[in-house]
Amino acid sequence: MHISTKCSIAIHCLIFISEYGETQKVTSELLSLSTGSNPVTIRNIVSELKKEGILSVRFGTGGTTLSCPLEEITLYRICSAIEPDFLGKLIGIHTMPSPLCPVGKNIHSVLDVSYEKIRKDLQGSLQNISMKDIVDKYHDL
Amino acid sequence: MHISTKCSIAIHCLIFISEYGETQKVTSELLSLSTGSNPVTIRNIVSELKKEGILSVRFGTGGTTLSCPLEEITLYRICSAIEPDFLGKLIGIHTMPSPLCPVGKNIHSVLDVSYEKIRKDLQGSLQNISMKDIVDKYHDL
DNA sequence: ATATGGTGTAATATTAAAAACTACAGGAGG
DNA sequence: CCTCCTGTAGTTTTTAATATTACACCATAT
Repeated sequence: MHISTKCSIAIHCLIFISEYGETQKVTSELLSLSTGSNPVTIRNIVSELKKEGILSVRFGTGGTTLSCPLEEITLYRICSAIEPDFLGKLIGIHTMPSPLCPVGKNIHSVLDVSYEKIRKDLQGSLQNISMKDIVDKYHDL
Repeated sequence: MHISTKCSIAIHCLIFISEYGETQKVTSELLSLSTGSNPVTIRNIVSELKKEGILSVRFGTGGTTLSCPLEEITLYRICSAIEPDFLGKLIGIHTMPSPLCPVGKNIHSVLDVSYEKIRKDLQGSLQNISMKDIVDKYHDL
């Protein structure tokens, strides 16, 4: 119900692949060492990114390369790939308001309107940042 | 590490208090029944809102009233009151990147820039919605 | 052909965070 | 001084995130 560390791990991996994917065999083991998280976690994340068409994985022999220009990989795309309906899960709503109370009965419909606006805003915000921006920033350091 | 259900419970309570605070004794027990959550949870949330100057609680005898015009109660204020540094906790970052890897060494500074932008955007988005909007919506239903 | 070093994925365990519950001290007002 | 409330500490329960273990399957080099 939040933007999890999986997102930052995904970005980390994408920078890594963008830098070394063409010249080295980037395996889940290697990404695991660089990110400090588990190889299985990496494989799951990379697998979701693959389904999204962001990168491709050489099966069997290993190695990962980008299959999409950096400009087209927005944070929104990354988050959606990793966590389906992450926007819907971002804001929690208490589940058991009393249907006997006028406020309780209507709270969900009232919140829906405002929460949807917040979700749309966040979506725009995430669509505004691409891996191009991030890799550029990485080079500028 | 997300916008928790406490926020929606707080909004629920504020609508309730705005509607009935002047005419009835709104106790944590009552709010607990209406929201479907625990009286202690309610008291904690209400207590944070009180510290923020959003409402006042009659100690001893019970009862809660708003102490601030609805327009001035933005969702941002509510969230901050309830969850200090909620913006900082919104986006998770993996904690153990390898300092031996050029990417791992710099990932945090790279992410900081973009994540700060997202946080600012969200802050603005939450500041744009006030309890006035929400109560109006409630009346329109 | 087969050993090697990868991926994909399921099942389970561990950890951490959110929420609920219990318990009780202390205030206000009849 | 009794009753109904708040404030808050301490504990337990529940749920979500992450890590771990295990293994089937694939591609290539030898």
